[in-house]
Amino acid sequence: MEEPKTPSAADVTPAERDPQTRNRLLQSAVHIFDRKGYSAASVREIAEMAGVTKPALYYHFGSKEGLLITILDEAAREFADAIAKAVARAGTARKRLMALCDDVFSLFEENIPIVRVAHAVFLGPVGIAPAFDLRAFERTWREGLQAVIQDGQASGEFRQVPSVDVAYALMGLVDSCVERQMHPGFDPVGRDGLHNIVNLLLDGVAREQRS
Amino acid sequence: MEEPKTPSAADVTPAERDPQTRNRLLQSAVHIFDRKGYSAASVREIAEMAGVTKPALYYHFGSKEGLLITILDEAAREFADAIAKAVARAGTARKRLMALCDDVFSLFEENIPIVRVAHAVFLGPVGIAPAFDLRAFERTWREGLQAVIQDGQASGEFRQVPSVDVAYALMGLVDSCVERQMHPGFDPVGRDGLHNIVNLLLDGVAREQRS
DNA sequence: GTCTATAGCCAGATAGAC
DNA sequence: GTCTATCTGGCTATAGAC
Repeated sequence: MEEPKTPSAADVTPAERDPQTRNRLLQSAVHIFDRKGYSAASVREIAEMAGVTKPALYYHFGSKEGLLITILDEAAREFADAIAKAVARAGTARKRLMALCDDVFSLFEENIPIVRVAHAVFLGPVGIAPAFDLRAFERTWREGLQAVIQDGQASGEFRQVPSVDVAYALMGLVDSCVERQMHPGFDPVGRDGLHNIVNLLLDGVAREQRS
Repeated sequence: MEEPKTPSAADVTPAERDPQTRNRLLQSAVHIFDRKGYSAASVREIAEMAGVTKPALYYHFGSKEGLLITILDEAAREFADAIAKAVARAGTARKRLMALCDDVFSLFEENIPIVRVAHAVFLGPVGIAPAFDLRAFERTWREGLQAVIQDGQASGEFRQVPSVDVAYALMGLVDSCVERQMHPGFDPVGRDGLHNIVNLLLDGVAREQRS
């Protein structure tokens, strides 16, 4: 529903001249939610960091919770897309599995603040989480892993163990590496550490496989 | 510094008659910190649930943060003790490793609310965590695992891989099972699931060990 | 769409009686 | 040790001008 006349710098509205107000608010909010936690973060501080005032925030997002949900929702969608793409790869099942773990690790590593916010919300009070679906992302990831695992079993590369167990194990391993990367108190294991640990799961620790 | 006279019901002070005020406050606080998160929890609500008033809380703990630190501190000590005990076991390295993971899983499972509070604080804002040391617990656990792993390597039961990698992997696996148990949104894997997954790490997924 | 100004509420913490 | 009563301040959210 745009006006048909040729646009010129003189007659665009302020909103069109600065469509970044919304984005700046989102960025500031992620940063402050991350550092102080959702409840302890104040909308005053978020608006201040974005260089606007509180009513601008309420105009765009309706409430503090609306702001959080917008952040989580957009992130969940982007992550699910990224994982769906990461599943399609060529090579041996082992290589594909490693690449998938690697991609997810990178995805998290490049988005640490928002991952921390999502994590905190998911572990936190129950009132907010239902409004958005982190499990969709979890399902995408698990199904991607299982697909590759089952390919490896069909080709005889992997043993015939329940693929869901392997998927859970890998998710746990990647998650724990990400958590070490995210939190300053831990010694990070990094991508190499993840590599070693995933290989460990594939090759096993015991000298001889049991039964 | 106790008085030498024989104690009788008549001359104990109110504090000695009801030493439970402090404990009730601790219990209520864990419950409310868990459900609402530390910041969103109010001292009014905690005191109310404990059946006392706010000044009683401030008398015992000095501040809301003091209350949280007391909770985390006592929990960290108890957990470290429990893990230290769980390390000493008999049997094959495999059995001992499994038993250790099992014990830690049970320890967490039986203390879900406080584990969630500790987890949230540790992943949450940076301002509070330094006052107490969750890493001491982490170190105890890792060293316990490594001790058993190295025993298994010395006896030839395990392959010669870096024990710290195996320890990190096991910690990640147990943690992820605990998280699934803790949070309502996940399908819990339970103790059997943990068993399967740990065995998977020991035996490996690949049909043939690489290189 | 963005502002100034303010309403209305509830938080953490304390004074002082008992 | 525990209470009643209260202080002080920041919080979310909105009204209304521009």
